[in-house]
Amino acid sequence: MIPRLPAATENSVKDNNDMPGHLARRFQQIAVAVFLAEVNEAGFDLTPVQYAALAAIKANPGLDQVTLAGLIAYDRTTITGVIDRLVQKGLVERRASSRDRRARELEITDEGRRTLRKITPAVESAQGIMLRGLSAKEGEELMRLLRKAIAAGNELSRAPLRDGQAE
Amino acid sequence: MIPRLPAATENSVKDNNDMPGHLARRFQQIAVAVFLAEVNEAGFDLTPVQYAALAAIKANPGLDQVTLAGLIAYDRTTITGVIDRLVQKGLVERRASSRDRRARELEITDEGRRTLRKITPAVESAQGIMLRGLSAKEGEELMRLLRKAIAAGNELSRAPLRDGQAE
DNA sequence: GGATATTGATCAGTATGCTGACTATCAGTA
DNA sequence: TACTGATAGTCAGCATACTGATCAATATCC
Repeated sequence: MIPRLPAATENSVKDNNDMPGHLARRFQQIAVAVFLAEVNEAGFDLTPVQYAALAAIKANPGLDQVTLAGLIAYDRTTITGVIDRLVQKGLVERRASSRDRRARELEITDEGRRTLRKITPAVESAQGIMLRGLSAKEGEELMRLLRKAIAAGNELSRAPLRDGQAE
Repeated sequence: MIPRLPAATENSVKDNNDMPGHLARRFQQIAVAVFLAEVNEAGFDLTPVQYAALAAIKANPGLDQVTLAGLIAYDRTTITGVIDRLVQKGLVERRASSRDRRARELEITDEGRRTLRKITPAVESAQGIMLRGLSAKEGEELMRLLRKAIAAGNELSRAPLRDGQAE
């Protein structure tokens, strides 16, 4: 039994739908759900975060965790657990670096490479489903605006994006 | 020492910047950081999630947890902890419902009302900062596109938005 | 009315994300 | 070389989010 709800306009300064923060959370929530559904259907058990990390490791062999964190804008304390799980699944190897004994070098395994290859269609499909309410033009525009807003706010989170070049 | 990174184009099917899922995650990450920074600066200790729940409870006195979850698109298992913390902080009261002994009725306290009132400027400021890279027109367009994409994907997450009316 | 299904809330377990602290190591300098 | 500061990684602790299970209570159907 759903209780009748008053108009709820009296004191709400703004509707949730006018709050970019709320919309961001909601869109992200849907994006993750769609990603997991598509990837599961394809027979894999990989989160969006793990996928992004795996792809970045493949593209940048031997990189260390801090560099990886910067490439995909993760907090360095989050990376530890993500890599743990990728290693656990046999998709990544973590070795001590010879150059710097503090650092760990990350390497994708053959199994990881195979997984990436086979999972790609599901990932691409997921990206399409997230935007299924929009025309192609609108989807492009949404991504453009997100990129622009993100670029302006990059330094505001603890885990900003770093492009990997010398700063 | 940042290792030199290869071009990273060879095998990446898409750049992260072309993945709506990645952009969603990143924008949300910034949105949360901005919210917390603004609210902290105003002297409060409230998360975006707690704020949204508190505002919804104020606007809909006596609602139960499932209805609240639907109004702000939270999973019902997440709501339990959120309400715990709001009760802990003295901002919300949780009472057994007389109509339905399974349900808990939620009520905002005077302290909660006071907090909401005083925190509002910080929340509004945060919404502006999230969009600071965009013109007013672009900000509007971003929100429009997000709303549209979200509406189309609403049922794809475990915690869809429910408008509170009979379905 | 009684069996069945559904629902509200919670819980255990897992995975991000963050803050702040800590260790080990490295880099630069006096 | 000893001191200082910065850096790579980890950890403890907290707050979302979710899956799947359970319990109690309510609804529904025969």
